[in-house]
Amino acid sequence: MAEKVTIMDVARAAGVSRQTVSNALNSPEVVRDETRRHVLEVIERLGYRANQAARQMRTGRSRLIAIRIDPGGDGISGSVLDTFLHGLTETAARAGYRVMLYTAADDRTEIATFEELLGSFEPDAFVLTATHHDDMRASWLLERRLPFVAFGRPWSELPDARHPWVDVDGAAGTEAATRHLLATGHRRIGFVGWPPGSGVGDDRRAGWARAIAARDLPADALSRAVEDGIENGDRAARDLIEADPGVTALVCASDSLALGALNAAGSSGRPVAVTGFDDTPVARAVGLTSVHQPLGEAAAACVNLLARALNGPDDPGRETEGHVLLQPSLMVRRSG
Amino acid sequence: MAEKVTIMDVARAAGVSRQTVSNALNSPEVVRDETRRHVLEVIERLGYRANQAARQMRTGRSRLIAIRIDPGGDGISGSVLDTFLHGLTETAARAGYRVMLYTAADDRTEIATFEELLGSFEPDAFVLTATHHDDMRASWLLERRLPFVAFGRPWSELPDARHPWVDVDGAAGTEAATRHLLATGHRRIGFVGWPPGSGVGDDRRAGWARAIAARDLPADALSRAVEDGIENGDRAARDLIEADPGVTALVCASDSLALGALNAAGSSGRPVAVTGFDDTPVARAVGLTSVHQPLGEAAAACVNLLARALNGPDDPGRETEGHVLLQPSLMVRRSG
DNA sequence: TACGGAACTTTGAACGTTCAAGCCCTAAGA
DNA sequence: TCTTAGGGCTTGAACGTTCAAAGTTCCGTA
Repeated sequence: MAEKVTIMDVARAAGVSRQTVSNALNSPEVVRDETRRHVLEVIERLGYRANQAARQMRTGRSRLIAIRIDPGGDGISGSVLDTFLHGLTETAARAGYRVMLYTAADDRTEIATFEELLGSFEPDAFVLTATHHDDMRASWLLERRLPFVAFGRPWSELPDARHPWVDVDGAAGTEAATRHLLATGHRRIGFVGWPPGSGVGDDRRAGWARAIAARDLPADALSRAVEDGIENGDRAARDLIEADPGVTALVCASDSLALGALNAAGSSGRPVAVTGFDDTPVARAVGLTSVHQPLGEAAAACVNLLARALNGPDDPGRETEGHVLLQPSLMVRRSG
Repeated sequence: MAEKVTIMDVARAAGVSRQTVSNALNSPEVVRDETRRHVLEVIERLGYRANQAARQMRTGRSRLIAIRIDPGGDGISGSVLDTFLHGLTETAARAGYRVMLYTAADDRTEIATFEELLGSFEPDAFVLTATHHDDMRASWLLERRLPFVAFGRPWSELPDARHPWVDVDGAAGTEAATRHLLATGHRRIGFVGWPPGSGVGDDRRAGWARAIAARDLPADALSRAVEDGIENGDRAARDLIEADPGVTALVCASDSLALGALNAAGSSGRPVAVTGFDDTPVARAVGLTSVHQPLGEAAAACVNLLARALNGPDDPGRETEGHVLLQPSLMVRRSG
């Protein structure tokens, strides 16, 4: 049982008052240099740390950032969130914040969790992941003027989509992959993506289309849309390869699809290059060229935006509304 | 800004005192049925939730469980912790606890983080992962009688290894895999594992050895020990296959090794069955037979043990010392 | 009718911190 | 010398909850 060291213990040991100890830590400029040094030394010596609960009671700030954790294991790209989480935890800690997890099945239950958490642990901010069209969560938080960042753009034209966000430029990723294939000599390059309607998916398809269009190459009939998954990727790729004997490469919207596509390519009897998206361990394992997202940077950007919103409401009139769009990088491997 | 509802608001609205509201929630048996119902109804109506910081101040309990999050993305089995985390968050929530994350590079910095957290957020318990021989963390926590569970056995003979833990029976997993191969007709079955010294690795090798010995089959010279990784798995498997023309199957200590082994098998010119460990998305993707760990159950078991230690120090003399050893299951796929 | 006691409820205090206001001392200006 | 200003530090109060102790009500029994 670590004997608790309170601010009073420090005050007594240093021969000053509670408040001076508090000031030495929180408002150094208000304390005489000599006093401050002495107090800090005593703090160090006694191993004092401000009790977070007491501080929260008084200041109303919990220094907690809440984020949802998804099942993860099911999909191949489960580890994407994992890496992001690690980065978030690390950068948040540097800024004096801790990350708290919660689970939720859908937007509705997630909002219910917001209410629950705000009533009990009072997190200072939320990080939203997997943003989508008409995201109820964002509007709910905006309405209540609660601080949050979305990892993922607001995929909606609604004017209330004015909130801080961080995202990776998916279109740039698929465009880079396509360009790489073009540079390697491929001319008929197909795309295996998700059904239209999902912001992320449409974005990734757009990058491919852009690169193709820039070279005045044919795109129509070279695009397929299926739900994510290896099987689906396999089928869609098989279909594409059979339908058009000229296809020599496939850009895929995810590593799952790409894995299926790799398989289809392998049994097609002709060489077909394949690229994926997310640079998951699977991709590394099987030598799949894939688009890598700078997840650590993304997490750091989230923390920065949050810190700005939390510490500097210097100008309460103007909404803190920054956003960051990061560039992915292509990891070239055997597959393409 | 959600107008804060405090216990006093509820008390006033219900026409009772603070304490009665508190009791209605925390010690229902002490409040008259009618009063309790009425109070609970008012609580519901006003949407009251006990402020966690205030509660913590008084009770000294934070309802927080802290766990380390690892980089994850690097290894193939990164998503193992991810899935475990999700389960932990979910079960913990049901028991009224929240999961807080931290990062640490090694045992020393992790212990420093313990100190930091215990001084500020005061988590009620820790969950240790990746336990190993002479785990400083466990002994540090034990010395201070701080509640914790390890996900992973105490791999040490030290008498202070007396703490709650949850683990998956790795030996049973590799044994099941080996038996399955034996049942399929294989007789010379090799093992590709890690260098001796790691508890987990030795355990997994032991399972294979047990199954082989039970049939009086030869084992010597059929075992290889290398660091984890696809390349290493490939090399070790290649070596085994070449060294012994009779080998027709390989049991591996991880999906990474197995993936390498699969590759080696493919280019060996003869059919060699391969099994992995962890049932990662990669395994599913490439049709690798693998040992599946019940991570959700493991997480639930951790929460159970913690809840017992936290809520029922009914018998402070006897250390709460339960442990749970879960059985993995073999996911049979094309590879074996 | 009064009394004992069980059942239920209320009241004061405390957890550790920071805000707001106050006090003390020194130095500068009148 | 007296006043004022302000830097530096201290003190009282409050955040919202639960513990501990004290109070109230009600009922059965003497």
